Amino acid sequence: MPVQKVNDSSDLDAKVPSHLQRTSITSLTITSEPSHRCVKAKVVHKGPVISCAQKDGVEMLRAEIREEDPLQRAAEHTSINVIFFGTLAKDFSQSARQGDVVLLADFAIKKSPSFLRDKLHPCQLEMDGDNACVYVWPSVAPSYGPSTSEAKYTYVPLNMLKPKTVVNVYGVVTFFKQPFPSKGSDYCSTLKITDQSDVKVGCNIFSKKLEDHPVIIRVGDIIRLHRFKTDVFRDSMSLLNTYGWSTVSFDGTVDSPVVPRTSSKSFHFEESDKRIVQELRQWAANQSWISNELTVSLSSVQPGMYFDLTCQLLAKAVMDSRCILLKVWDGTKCQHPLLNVAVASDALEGESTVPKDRMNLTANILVYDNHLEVARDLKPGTFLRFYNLHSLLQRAPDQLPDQPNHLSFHLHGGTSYGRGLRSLPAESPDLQSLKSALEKHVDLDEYDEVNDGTLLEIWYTPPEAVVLPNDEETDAGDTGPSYTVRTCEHNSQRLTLAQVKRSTPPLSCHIRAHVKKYKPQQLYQCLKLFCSNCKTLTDVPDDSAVAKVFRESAKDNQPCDEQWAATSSASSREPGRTISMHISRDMVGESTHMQLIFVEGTTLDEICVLSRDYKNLVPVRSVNGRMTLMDLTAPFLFSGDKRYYGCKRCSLNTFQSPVFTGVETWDEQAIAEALGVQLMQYRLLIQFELEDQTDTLEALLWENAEKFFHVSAVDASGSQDLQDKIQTIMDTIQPPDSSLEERPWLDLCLSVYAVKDNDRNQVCYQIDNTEIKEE
DNA sequence: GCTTAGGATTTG
Repeated sequence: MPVQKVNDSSDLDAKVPSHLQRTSITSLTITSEPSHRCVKAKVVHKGPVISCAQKDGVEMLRAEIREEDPLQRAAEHTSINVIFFGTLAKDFSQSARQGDVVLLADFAIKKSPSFLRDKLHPCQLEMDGDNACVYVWPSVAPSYGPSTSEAKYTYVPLNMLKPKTVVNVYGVVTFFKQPFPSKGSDYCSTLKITDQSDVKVGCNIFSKKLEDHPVIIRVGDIIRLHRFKTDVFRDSMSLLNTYGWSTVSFDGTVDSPVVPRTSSKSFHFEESDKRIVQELRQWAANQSWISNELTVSLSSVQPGMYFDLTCQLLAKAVMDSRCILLKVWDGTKCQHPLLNVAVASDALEGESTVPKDRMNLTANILVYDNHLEVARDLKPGTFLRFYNLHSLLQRAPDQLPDQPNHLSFHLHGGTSYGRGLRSLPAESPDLQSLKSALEKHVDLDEYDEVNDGTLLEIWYTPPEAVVLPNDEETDAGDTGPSYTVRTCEHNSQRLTLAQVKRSTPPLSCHIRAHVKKYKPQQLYQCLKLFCSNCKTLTDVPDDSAVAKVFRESAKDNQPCDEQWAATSSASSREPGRTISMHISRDMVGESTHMQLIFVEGTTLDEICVLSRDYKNLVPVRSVNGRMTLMDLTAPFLFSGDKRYYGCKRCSLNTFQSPVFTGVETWDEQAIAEALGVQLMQYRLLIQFELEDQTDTLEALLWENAEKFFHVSAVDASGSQDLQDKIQTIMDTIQPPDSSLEERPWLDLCLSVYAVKDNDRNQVCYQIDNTEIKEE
């Protein structure tokens, strides 16, 4: 453990092994015997860890330490450079910082190569190997995190730069070139930066490694340069990276998050950096050279322009040794017809662009010469920015003389005007608007691309080899008649299920799929009760539950006696149970008087028998002599074949004084209102597991279910025939025990929508605007 | 311990 921390100064002295002799820095000479000596001093400068090319990439760190013994204040050479090597350099970098007191032991004493320049000390100390050790007494309480463990950097305003000094600066980028190969051994980045002093300073960065170059995306980005050397070139100051250099860049948008862009894994960044970035952003926003920046999209590009384009790579093809074709889009439609550069499909890497070509969305960009190196490595799907892209009108090969010329794009060779291209980092702010523009076209689907791909292949096949596809040879896999027909009027593109799953709701689309499974398997369970008021959805109670309510209600009943009702009673076969029928006195004498009868004391079976002869029967029970509705688990109304239920949650208890006047025809709705019952609707609900070649997906048949089956849910509730009809349809579209091939295709219109479920957005699918074909 | 570039439209 070569670097150790101690708690105080005396601790530091106690750590000195007894064989070591404390030596003052001023007294060190090149001939001093280094062994058994140690020095104690304060760190006044700590450099970064750098990798030394001359020493096989070994890591090095330079620090300057100063002896602060008051007695020696007037003495010369109280400071000395210390070079740490290898792991010691890294350890020291992490453990010590400016202001700490350190004790160094077992160093080597070497001639200082910088003495003439820095006048510090004729010697320097070199800390290397296993013996050398360092004790550190932190100057203040230890702190945590990288932001405070290093010396604070000072930044020089750009108008204060002095020639031949090494500085740290901040600036707003006013011009830049993406890194390009220099004539020497490195890549070169060229930038011009400015700051609140309004002085513009040119800057060149040389590095063999592309990833070490700063990520500059647009004019207005902010860059921080550490350890850059100043010099005068053509009467103005310029900056060049020097040993231990680093750069960090930031987006320049006011109020956007301050996110450092760097390839470095560890770098110094603190609150003050954030403030500097925000101040520069604010200042730059009011400068004309930045506020005049305009964004050009494919929809706004004009012929002859040089402009920057943010886009996504769709496909690429090598044209020749000096030219690559990049097919891109930005989701906007060009006002001018876009030139399509025809490439054989086997030479094209990436998706077919045919559907997008057709909508004039694909820009064909020819990339030349020095830009090939970047273009070659790009993968389709990558988000890109082109700089100084040239748009020009060109005559298409097959173009008739009176047709308009087509717009083509060239990224010419060279780097003038910052010409170049780069892939965009994921957090780039341009990306959000680009992605949302692209998402507007999710309906340009693979289905079309499959077919268009087939067309393309045919296009490139010599005429004699063209074979018209017949049924056997067509293996798109989704042909054949559909058992359903879409009734929607919109003209959405057809998507595969995989595409549907990738899409962003809300969306309406068309699909072609089989039904792999469905729920409920017991189809009568697909009949549901739905309260349109509180949206409660429940199963229709089964007969045993309803019969139980009737039995309980009829137990020990005494016929109720209501002023508003005329009653007739009869004994049942069971002792102690009286069956009573009541009608409203209001209705006596009206034509409607037999339309609504209240029945008390029956079993479920008995009221079913009675309902053959009477139109509307409301089962009631007696509670302390007063007529009361039954528990709403049971139907509140028997009407012919149908039973109607009330919502337990929403029904009001207004039965005490029912009003039966002014109604011409008693239907379930009128009766529910008179009784203060919230009528529940019958609905059909089935969950399909849909399947195509790409994926499976669970979709509900709900709002559209009655239209789908051509069956009314309420009618089905009272009709075995209609229930059988639903069963037959289901057996057709999903024959029991069928294989995939035996299941027919369904053309479906599908709604994709988001539902909040426990505060999480869940995507749901519902079959819409689709009906079964009836022969 | 210091070459490269140091902005300034291809001509396909």
